[in-house]
Amino acid sequence: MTIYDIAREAKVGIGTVSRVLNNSPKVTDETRDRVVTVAKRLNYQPHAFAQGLARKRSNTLCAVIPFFTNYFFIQVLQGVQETLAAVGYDLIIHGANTQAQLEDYLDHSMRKGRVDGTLLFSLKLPDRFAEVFIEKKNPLVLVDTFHPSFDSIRVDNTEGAKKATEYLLSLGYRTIGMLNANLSSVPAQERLSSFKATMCTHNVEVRDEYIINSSNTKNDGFSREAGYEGMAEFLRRGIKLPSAFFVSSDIQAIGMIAALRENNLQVPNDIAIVSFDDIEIAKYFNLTTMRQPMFDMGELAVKKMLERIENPSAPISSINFTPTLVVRSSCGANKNYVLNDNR
Amino acid sequence: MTIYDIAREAKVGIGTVSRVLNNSPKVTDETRDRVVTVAKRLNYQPHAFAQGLARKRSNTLCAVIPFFTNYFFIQVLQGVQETLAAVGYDLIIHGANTQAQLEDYLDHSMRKGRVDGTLLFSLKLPDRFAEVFIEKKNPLVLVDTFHPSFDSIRVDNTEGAKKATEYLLSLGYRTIGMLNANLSSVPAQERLSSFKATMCTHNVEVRDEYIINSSNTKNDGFSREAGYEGMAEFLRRGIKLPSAFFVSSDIQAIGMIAALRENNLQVPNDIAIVSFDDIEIAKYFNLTTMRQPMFDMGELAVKKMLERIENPSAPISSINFTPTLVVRSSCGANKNYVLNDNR
DNA sequence: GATTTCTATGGAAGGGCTTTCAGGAACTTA
DNA sequence: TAAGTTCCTGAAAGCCCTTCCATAGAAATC
Repeated sequence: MTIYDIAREAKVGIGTVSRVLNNSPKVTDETRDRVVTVAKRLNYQPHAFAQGLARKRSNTLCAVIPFFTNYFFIQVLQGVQETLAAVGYDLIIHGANTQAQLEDYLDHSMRKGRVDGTLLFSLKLPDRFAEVFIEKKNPLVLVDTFHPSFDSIRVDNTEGAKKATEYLLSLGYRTIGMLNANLSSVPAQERLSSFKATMCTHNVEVRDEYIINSSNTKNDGFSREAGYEGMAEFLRRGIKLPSAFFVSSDIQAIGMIAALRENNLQVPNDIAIVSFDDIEIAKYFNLTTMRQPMFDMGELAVKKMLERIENPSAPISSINFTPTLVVRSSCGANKNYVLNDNR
Repeated sequence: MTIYDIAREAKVGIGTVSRVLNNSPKVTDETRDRVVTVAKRLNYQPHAFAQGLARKRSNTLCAVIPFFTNYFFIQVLQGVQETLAAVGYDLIIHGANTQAQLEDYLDHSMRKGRVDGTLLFSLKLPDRFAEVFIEKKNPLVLVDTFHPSFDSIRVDNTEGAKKATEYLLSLGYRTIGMLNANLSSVPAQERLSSFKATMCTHNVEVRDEYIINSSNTKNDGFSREAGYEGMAEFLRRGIKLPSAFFVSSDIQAIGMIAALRENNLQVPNDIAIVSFDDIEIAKYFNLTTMRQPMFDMGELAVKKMLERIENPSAPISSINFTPTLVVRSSCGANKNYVLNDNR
């Protein structure tokens, strides 16, 4: 079932068939009708690869994400997928859990012609590939990561951490700790710095023993396990608990709550928590948290990409989303809610 | 950068280049070396579409899933993605939230040559498309759904619901309700029938007012909202609570718990719950639940698909996974028996 | 009515690969 | 030494499109 079949049946040339199928204006209505009718009757579908080969366009994007299990990415991906579906693009998803896997992917699988562009999530783009992307004019949009040569969509971690910290301060908490992810991650670094800076600005002491940087490397420490272990280990040390914690992600906060509960400590009565992300399950735990507009980020990433494909020489843009505070009851501010406990 | 460039540089023909790159045995070692060296130097990557066009093979699979946000699918997809990555296949993900969207996708996007096969999740395959798939010999593997003409991987809902119900009975519960998803969903139907049958087998009365079928259509009622609303509505009716509930999914159970808590009811003290799925967050809520091996199902789906591609005329297989009971504390069972999987 | 302009059309070229096919070189065999 | 094998190799054909180019016929111009 090819355009040749249609051409024969409709008694026209293949060029005309192609023009009709691509809505070229230079076709008589009469001819157009004949072709359309035959195409419909034969239930013709163009061969995507042949089109891709001829057009040098695939109508496909690739999303490279770390940690397929991470709710943050799932929610961003949802935005990506829905936006893409609306414009008839396909989405290829590629998992790259480590920097090495990313390089491997970029080396081997980023095959020319396969995709019109790549969305890279949260992973640092190695410099040697940056050059390749630029040289080959392969569109690249970065989400939750940065490189001066490419469009990027980011969350303002500094501002988010600042808001979170100031919220705790505004509630009167003065001994505040931070349960952080692995410091190898850039967002973890930024959130920590901003937390310290904000505390400093407000003349509140930051105590080193209240800073827990996860040593767990799974998901860069953005995991329930990391939160659980971080808090369990902290409690084992027997230090007096701070009155509140800023936690670098909801999922860690959930692990942390489990550890606290095992020690008969309640949130927010014994300790207040403000975390980061607002993943879907955050509300099940009544977490007060800094919301990242994940769906919107995915949507915007696609839009940026499509613009970039249309206009490769447009100036590079970098968009920052500022997280917004979502107040639930984990800081004790809203007494109407009872914190969801596990039982 | 094409095989022509390599051919020129290596002073061989394009056929030889192709043979080398495809590890054909009929090439001298000396020639092979020359070609490989040049290919490496030029950092050659074959053009996927040209290969696809010539080979009539895309090394790409498409997964059509409903409800991108559903944890069940996320976890199955993870199995799919990892298995696929290991064999160098790409994965295209397509969301189809409704039967109509599915038909739309099948009509338009299922373009010949684009993918080597399709994995269809949980959606009912319309008969008219079944014929098309068969006629075009387009490999199709069904996951969590069924059609006699295609390979399928399913969960034995009947057996799962039976085990769950019997577990509640074994703990001595005698007034047992069921909080079910939307009856338009086949799994919901199967789980309900089996629940009733099992109760009947054990001579325990099934009371109609204890059967809650969600009217919420989002995710076919497999959602937190559905669980919350179902229980809230039930409580509003003021009927005496049964001692236990079988719930058709973890996510509903989580919503149900929230509704109970708002009425100062505790799980398992006031009411016991056994649910279905064992999604990742089930353990955060200490849910006793029927585990579906989601990752394994994804993995197996891919394996089946690859087999089918290899051997299109192999007999059709249908594999049933039987859910296994995971005991946590939501049924109030002996605490020693509780899995300590908090970490 | 003759010439020019325009428009719709058919078909070739080209995109980059695989695979078939035919032929040349090296090697056997009689 | 001639004929038959075997093996490797180069190039053409084919995969299915899009797009360019040339042309025929219609329309417009003088």
